[in-house]
Amino acid sequence: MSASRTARERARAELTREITEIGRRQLASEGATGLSLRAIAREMGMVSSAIYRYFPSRDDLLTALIIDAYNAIGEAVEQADARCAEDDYPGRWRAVCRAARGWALAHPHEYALLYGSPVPGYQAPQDTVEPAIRDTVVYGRILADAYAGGALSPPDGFPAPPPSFSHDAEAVRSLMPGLPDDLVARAVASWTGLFGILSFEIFGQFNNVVDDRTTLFEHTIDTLGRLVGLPVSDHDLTST
Amino acid sequence: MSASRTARERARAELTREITEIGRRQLASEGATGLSLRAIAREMGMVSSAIYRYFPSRDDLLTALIIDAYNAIGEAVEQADARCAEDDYPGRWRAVCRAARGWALAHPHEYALLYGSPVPGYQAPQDTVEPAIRDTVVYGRILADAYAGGALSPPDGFPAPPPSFSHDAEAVRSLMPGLPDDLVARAVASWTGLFGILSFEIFGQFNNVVDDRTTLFEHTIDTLGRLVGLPVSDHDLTST
DNA sequence: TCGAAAAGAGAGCGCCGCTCTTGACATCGC
DNA sequence: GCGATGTCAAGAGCGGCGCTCTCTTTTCGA
Repeated sequence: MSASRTARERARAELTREITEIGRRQLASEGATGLSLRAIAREMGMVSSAIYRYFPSRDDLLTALIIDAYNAIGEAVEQADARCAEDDYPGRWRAVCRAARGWALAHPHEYALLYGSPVPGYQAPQDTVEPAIRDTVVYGRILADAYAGGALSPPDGFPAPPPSFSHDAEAVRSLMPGLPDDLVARAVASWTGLFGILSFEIFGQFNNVVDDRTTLFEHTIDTLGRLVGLPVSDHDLTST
Repeated sequence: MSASRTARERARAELTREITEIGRRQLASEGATGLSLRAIAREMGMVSSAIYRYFPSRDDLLTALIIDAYNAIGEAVEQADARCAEDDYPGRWRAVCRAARGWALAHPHEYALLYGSPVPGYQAPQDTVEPAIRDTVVYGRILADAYAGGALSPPDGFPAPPPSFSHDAEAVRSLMPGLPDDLVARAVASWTGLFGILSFEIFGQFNNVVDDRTTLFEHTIDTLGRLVGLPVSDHDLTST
């Protein structure tokens, strides 16, 4: 009978959910190296070997948590973008950056798992690629919308990318249709710059150097947004 | 006698050196989590407890290796800078960026230790701060020299930092004396942007997306250098 | 030369990931 | 209704880890 079969399957799904839940808590409090299948089993009142019925190895559990984390930051970014007026391109960019930072500050260990050192010996399976680019997809859509709306006016005086960049530009352009190579290159610089300053903050590189990290972050993302041609926002002072 | 005393002390220094040497090899091949005192002892033909005569804990060995790594990338950057004509500011910037990337590509696990996820439970002692900023010091000197030489002409159209940034700007300015707040902010954006793109490359974020990472890197550092006002170099095409 | 300090050796504690086997129990075909 | 089949928790155990404690040996300075 499907009823009784689903009874078992539901029990299995519930236990799987509980394992990932406890794993996520361990991850948040101890970091990736503190993730222990034995500790999870202990907390669940199971014997350690029973866990392996649900996750064949520690890496498999880690993969599940990584996918969850990618989806979490992706969703945070998507929702922040969705709350903005569609034609407020600089506002959308700022909202995305702030959402990413907010999530990272709230979940530093998960951020480290996604954008920090790769777990040694761990090879990300194919299932992770789609969740992994959810945030980047949002970013690309903002730029594509802004470009289509004629709202991108990149500052003069920057070098153009060499012709050899055109191949990779074509690949990246699938995320931001329509943008010329020059803007694709600037978009990559902005995006990686965002994660650069974010990683510096999360990973402690600003310790004893920068105190008011919010001010620095806000100004930096405005600068990076301006680099790709987003207009200066109302709240900014104009430059020299 | 100092001769006989140094006999034992030399043995101690030699063993300490050998431990860090093997540790560095483990680090390079396995990453930080693969660093095992027992394995080091095994390779040295010692019993594992004897290692603790030289490093009281695994974290202390890790600290030594981190300091070594900071010094290694710092030295690579310093030497690259020293090979340039002093007044070739964009050349020095590019040399520094390339040296950092070259070192990171050659020592990805060590790079991860410095600029990736912090080792959980590990607190960097005070001894690490001076080696940790060797590369940043070089960067600051280039900008200070360029500014003093009147060679910085930052592009127009970027927002100015808010007044609340001035306090942190003062602290950062100790690395690049003379620069106004606006340029200090751009300098931070450039520097964090450099490590942003570097981390994306080293940590695999470009996998299956960007093939020709050298081209992208070269163009990005030119863009970031331009952002702080370094002149466009000869090899670059001029922009629109 | 002798006593103190330093260093190595060994056993052991409590963790860890992971494997293999065993017995209890539900499910399904006959 | 009842065996055959599949699923699962439990237990024991393997090798590895960081680290500690004790005991012996070596070294070195007064």
